Amino acid sequence: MVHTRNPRLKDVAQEAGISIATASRAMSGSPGVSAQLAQRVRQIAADLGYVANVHARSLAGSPSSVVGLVVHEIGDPYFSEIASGVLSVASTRGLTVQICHSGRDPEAELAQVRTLIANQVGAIIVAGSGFVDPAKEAGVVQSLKRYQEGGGRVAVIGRHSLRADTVQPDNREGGTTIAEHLLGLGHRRIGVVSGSRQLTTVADRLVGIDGALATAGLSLDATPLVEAPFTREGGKQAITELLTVAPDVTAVIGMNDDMAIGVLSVLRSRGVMVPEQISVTGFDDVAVAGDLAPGLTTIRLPMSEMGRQALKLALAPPATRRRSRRAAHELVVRGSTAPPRADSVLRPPA
Amino acid sequence: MVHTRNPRLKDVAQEAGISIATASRAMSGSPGVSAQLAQRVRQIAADLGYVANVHARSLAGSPSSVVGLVVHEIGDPYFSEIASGVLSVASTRGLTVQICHSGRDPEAELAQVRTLIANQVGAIIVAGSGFVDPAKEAGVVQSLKRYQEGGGRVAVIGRHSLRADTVQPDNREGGTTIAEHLLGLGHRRIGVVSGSRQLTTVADRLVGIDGALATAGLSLDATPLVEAPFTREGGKQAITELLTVAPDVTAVIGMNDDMAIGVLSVLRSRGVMVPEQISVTGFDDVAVAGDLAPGLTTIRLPMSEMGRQALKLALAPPATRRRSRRAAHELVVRGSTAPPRADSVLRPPA
DNA sequence: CTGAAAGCGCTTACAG
DNA sequence: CTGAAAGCGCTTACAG
Repeated sequence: MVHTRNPRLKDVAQEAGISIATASRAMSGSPGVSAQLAQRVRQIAADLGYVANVHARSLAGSPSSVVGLVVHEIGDPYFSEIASGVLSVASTRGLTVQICHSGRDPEAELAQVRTLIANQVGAIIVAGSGFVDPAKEAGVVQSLKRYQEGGGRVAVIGRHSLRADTVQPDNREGGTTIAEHLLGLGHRRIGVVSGSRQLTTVADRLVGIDGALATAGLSLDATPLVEAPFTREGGKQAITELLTVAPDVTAVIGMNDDMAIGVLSVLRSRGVMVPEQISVTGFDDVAVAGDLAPGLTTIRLPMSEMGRQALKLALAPPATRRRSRRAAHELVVRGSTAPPRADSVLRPPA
Repeated sequence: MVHTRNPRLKDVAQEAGISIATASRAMSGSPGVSAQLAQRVRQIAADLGYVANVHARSLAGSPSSVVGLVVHEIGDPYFSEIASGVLSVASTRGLTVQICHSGRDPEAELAQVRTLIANQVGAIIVAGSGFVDPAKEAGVVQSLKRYQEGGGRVAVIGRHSLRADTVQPDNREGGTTIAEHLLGLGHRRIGVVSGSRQLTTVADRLVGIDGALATAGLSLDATPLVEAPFTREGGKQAITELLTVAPDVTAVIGMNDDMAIGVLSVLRSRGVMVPEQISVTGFDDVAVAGDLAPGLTTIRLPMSEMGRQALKLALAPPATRRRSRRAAHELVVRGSTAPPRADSVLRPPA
């Protein structure tokens, strides 16, 4: 069998009758090579199908062309949309993306970040909620700090305690908006189907909700809230429990669309009419939210754009101070919310 | 600022009072080092936070620890679920995954595969439909062939013309099953909302549908079919056109869930009752299919498992002949299908 | 069982 | 503008 090895820089140089040093400069566009020669070398390389070995390259000190992306779970639409944004700008810049799962587990997250660093990626993007308890993030904070001191670039999406350029989704403001929407509709007895309050995303959204509630003379403390995994399945569990604990709610806030979809599913199977008997809201506006029946009223976050922004920040020359891009939210009203029924409103709490 | 460089193998060796050759052997578990020494060296490495530089490693000839995954679009649930499966087995094996988009474009796909090869990944997984026209795949076929001759491992999901280990979803059989389901319900006037027939996935599913139709004395040729992009948006376009062309259909087969979701969305906004007036089916069973209202009757394909299988094939020692794993389908009946209304059945074709 | 040395394929001061 | 040479951090025959 003819073994066709990939061509090396040496082959290109030989073909062009020059040294590999010159060939290298010609390929990378470094100064010190006549434009004409450079052009000819590139042509030869192309003809030979030459592609530089990234490992040799980065060993020799070239900036890495791969960026690492840490997500909780790529199967979750929130993250796959972020990933899609990251991939799209990566490909326009000739970059390659390494994706890994943290599974919302601080230890796993740390392990993944370390692997990325060991792989000498040029930039790291960490997406997804952080943890309220700073101790859980100490490891990553530390690793990322070292990495940055060594010239690595970092951008995070929706994290507070990681010192890096940040894309900050409007979690708090969105929480306020969604609660105000329900309050404006006349709801007073609102239930919350929540992910773990240990997650900063959840905590932030709750703060926003609390603010709106307070303005209306209510409070989050007095609001029935059930915690469960921050997933569709968690939404099902939580609503099931909420219905027992607080059967009189006229509206349910899901802390993300996934949970809200779980809520809708349980409500439907129990024959509870949405929004006639209970209004339901989500958060994120994943692609499918508008195609549910009823459509899900939710807070839109520009996930794909957030991914794009994050990579752009990571790729921009490092600034002396941390940059922050706010990802604005938008209330999307669909069929899942309506004013409470008159009898609901008047019915005294159980 | 104290510059804390990552430790090198040299540092570990020094700390242990041995040569780097021995340290290297100890770390990799190569024979020729006493178990005791190896143990001690690993401990020291761990204490120092040493992680081998993958670039140096692979330059020196070590097998690569990164695998490349090519998908059409990571934001599409079909692919994000496959990716999730790939990532999960990768992480248990200490592997890292590079994901890239082909965008259902042969040229882009080729460029991505080339980049992966240039990055010296140890294995490449290509997911997503191929093209009926072999000319469009010639480039990838060629690149992958060379790559494999050089020791690279390849596994594909749902591709025919790529010579490699394959995970083959039941596209044809699933097509037959879904058509039989509708036929069994009594439907005779069935419409198809289809992605491009240039895509092998679409072509395969249609062959299966055709078979079932033929058995029932019908034929695909006589069946109203509209082609559009293989996406939710495409589904909306196609059903809109289908309704004009063939307003008398009692059932619509969406060639994947995404298209079917688009179909349901348009039907709902037009006030067409599903399944009372028109039954609708999908294909894939993405996570959300069960949570729609009505739930989508569809063919379940084990996407995440397919991703897992593909990576396992790629990681297994190469066989002399291509291996193939069939990914079995399963009919999932939900609320979106029902027998046609009596008047529909009796109504003569327009 | 262990070490000295070559080599993987690049890039980049350092000299012309 | 161009080349010879060192060096990036490993692994692996090759000798002990």
